[in-house]
Amino acid sequence: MAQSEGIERLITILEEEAPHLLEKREKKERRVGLPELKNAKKGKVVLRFAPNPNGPLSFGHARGIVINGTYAKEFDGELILRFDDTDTSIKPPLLSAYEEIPNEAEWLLGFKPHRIIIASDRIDQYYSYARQMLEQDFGYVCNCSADEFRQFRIGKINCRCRGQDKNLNLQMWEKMLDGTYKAGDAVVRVKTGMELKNPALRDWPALRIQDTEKNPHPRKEIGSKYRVWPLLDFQSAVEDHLQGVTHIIRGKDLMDSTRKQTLLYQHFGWKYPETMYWGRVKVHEWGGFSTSQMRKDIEAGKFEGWDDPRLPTISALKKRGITADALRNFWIELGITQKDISVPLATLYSHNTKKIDDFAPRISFVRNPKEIQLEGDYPKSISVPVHPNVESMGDREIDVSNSKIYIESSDFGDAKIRLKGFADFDFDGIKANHVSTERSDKRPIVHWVSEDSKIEACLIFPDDGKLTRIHGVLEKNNYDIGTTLQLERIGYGIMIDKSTILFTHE
RNA sequence: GCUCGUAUAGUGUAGUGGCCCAUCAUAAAGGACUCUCAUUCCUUUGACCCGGGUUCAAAUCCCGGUACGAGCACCA
Repeated sequence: MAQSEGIERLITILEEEAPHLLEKREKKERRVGLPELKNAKKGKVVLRFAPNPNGPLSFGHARGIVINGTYAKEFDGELILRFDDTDTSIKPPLLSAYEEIPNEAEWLLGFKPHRIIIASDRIDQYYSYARQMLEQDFGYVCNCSADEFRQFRIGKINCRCRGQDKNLNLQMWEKMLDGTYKAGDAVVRVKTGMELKNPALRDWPALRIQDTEKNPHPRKEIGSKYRVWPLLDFQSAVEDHLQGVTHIIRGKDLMDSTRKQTLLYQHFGWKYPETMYWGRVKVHEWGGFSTSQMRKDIEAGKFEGWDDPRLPTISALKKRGITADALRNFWIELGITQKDISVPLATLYSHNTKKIDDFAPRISFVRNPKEIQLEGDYPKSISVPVHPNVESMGDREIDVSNSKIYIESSDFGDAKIRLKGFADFDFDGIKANHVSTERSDKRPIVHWVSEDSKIEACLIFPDDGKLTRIHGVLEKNNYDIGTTLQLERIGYGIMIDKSTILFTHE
């Protein structure tokens, strides 16, 4: 029709028949922030973040806190911080983490988690559900060895314990509890089906025995009190139900956990929470690390502590001057995709710069100082702004009456330079002759520190697993420890004591 | 081996059949501003894994391939 009667005729028809087809659709807005939470009702959302307290939080944990916490806040819901401390030998908990983790979570979020649950306080609860599982015959006590059962799992073969009478199971359960069975002798399994096509789901273990005489739980109130301990999939499933968790957001390595737990929920007649998954995140500069490994390295003295600036822990990042805001924005920007990604630190630094630049006082730090003798008729006292864009931060006064200053050795060599905020000088050896106080040409501008207002100081760069200390002279100041500064022409740093600055980033 | 998942510029990310010769950020390059190699601003470069299919129309749906990752622990 367009060819025979012309496009105008078509438009006329459309205008009469279906005007909406002609409307130019609005360009869709780009989604910002976190994706929609399925089935989330304001005020009725309960999320949780469940670390193993085998060390303080690291960079990756921040994702769990930020994402879950942000949703909780967005929906006027609750965030549960849960310590999944049910292993006493392979990943034993670290006592100090029980105190540090809530503090770090609060620092990151700006609010305290609404509930704190410690799994090791809840063992009796888990026992009662384990018993119920046996009584209702959807669980059994299995005393096959782990090796034997592996073969059964591969071969889709029911093990000899599977068909036991439930009364026998309950007797065996008592033997687990009273110590007749030792670690490795028996486990409680969930009857999910050995014929399931996903081998990970076949009659998975729910509780096992640990030798807590040999490896007591580090919390003294728990110690060797229990020998039967729930495994993660069981403990987490029961606790999520007990706490009324509505949404679980976690790593995709736990996808099969969801499936295992869903089968358990079906047995109990519970409804499984909505789940979302994220992929693995690697930081280009850090590569792989694990809490257990860091713990070993710290204990071996390779690092100064959990907040050693070379470590990817929350405390180290905080110490280095990375703000909670930056960390939060960083994780929210990455979102919740299931892709395994590798991100450069530059992305985090860029978020951090946005947060600190307006508040970071400018200050001069001269690395490898070269002493210079000033000559000529120049002002003996000068004043430069603390921040070039923020007048209210005032000025810093610098006394140069004794005519001795320092510049960086690497800046020494140009015949003509301008001392920033001061004056133009021409060099004659280490003597600098005053040329003009106003800028007289396009000569390079360098920062400097005067002899009268210098502090001997040290700048620490965390670099490639090493801490590089660079000695130099710092402009004298009254900033408090913990102040984030911008070292002119170097980058941001944080004052960790009056004569030491820890480099944050460029 | 079995099971599950993911694939958009260098790096991240938006996009749920026509608004897409694809968004935004970051990185890189160039420029403006600036008495910092900072901040701010502007410009440029740059991507839908491959092959089929469905459809008038596919980044988007389906099938196959490839690549990468995860689970199959009496760890979390």
